[in-house]
Amino acid sequence: MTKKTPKTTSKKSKERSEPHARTRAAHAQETAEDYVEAVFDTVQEKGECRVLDLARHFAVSHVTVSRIVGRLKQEGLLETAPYRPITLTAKGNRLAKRSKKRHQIVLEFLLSLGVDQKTAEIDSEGIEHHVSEATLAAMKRHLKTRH
Amino acid sequence: MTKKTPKTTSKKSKERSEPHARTRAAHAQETAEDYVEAVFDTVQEKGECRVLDLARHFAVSHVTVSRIVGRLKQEGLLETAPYRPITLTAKGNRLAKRSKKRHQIVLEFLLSLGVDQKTAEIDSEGIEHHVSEATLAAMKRHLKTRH
DNA sequence: CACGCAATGTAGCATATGCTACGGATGAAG
DNA sequence: CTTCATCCGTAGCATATGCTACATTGCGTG
Repeated sequence: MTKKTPKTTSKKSKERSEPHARTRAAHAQETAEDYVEAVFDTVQEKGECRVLDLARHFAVSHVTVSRIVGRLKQEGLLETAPYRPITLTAKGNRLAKRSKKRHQIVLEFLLSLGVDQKTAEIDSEGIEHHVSEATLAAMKRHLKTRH
Repeated sequence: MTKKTPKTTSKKSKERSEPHARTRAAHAQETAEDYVEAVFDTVQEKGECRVLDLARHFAVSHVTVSRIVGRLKQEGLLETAPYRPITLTAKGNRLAKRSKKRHQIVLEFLLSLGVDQKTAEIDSEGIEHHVSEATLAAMKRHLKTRH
């Protein structure tokens, strides 16, 4: 899942372009985090999580969800069987908790900046996947000193 | 370029899932912003911007750059001819300046939080595309009051 | 217990982004 | 003006994410 084999240009140019490279490489991981978070929340709220629950949550078709769920199952994050609910593996659960925590910190941080609730919720969704540990720590510090 | 024709599920479910829907819908725009910014900077630094400059900058192959440049040209953001340098249209220039300004604010904001330079540069790349006007304004406020 | 609707899966297509391999264009150097 | 390294375009493939249309499963109901 990591890479293939070759690589001609990029290794040498890492210095200059590491930020962008990282940004792009993270997309699959972002999807994984969004999905395990959603499964976690849905199970908490409704007792079980179905393909259609996720389809509604992400506003995509059930087909898209199905395929992604299949991939995440192969990655060991989810468990499911045909026509059965979706559950998190231990690994998926760990990722979900980590993601939710990070999400929560970003959300609270935006709120502490004075951003309105709705905007903060929207922006935190987009931002959470791009916040490094160092920046997250800085946000935590800010939350502590301002409270 | 906006959409095709159909749309069954998403319109109705916007209420619940607007944050996610927005996040996903923005990817093409993010690429556009990254590219016009890079063209702008490269022209400033080197006098002209070539496909290979962008390929090195983003650490992707020249093929990927070529295709994206073609798309952005069709969108009226860039101008170029085969084997010729890439330039920004007026529209592209406006977008570049807006993006750079936003980028700059996010970067300065992260630095003001105490995030180190290198991390701030990396994170601001990822974050800038997910920051709403409201949040950007909050960051500006923060920068003013803390300085 | 058969039936039908809702949920899910499958087939097949589109777009966006990656790549390698190969071939054509440009321009500098001889 | 030829030559050649470098740049760039095209062909063709892969993956990730979207979709519609159609097939199938499961389960509640009559």
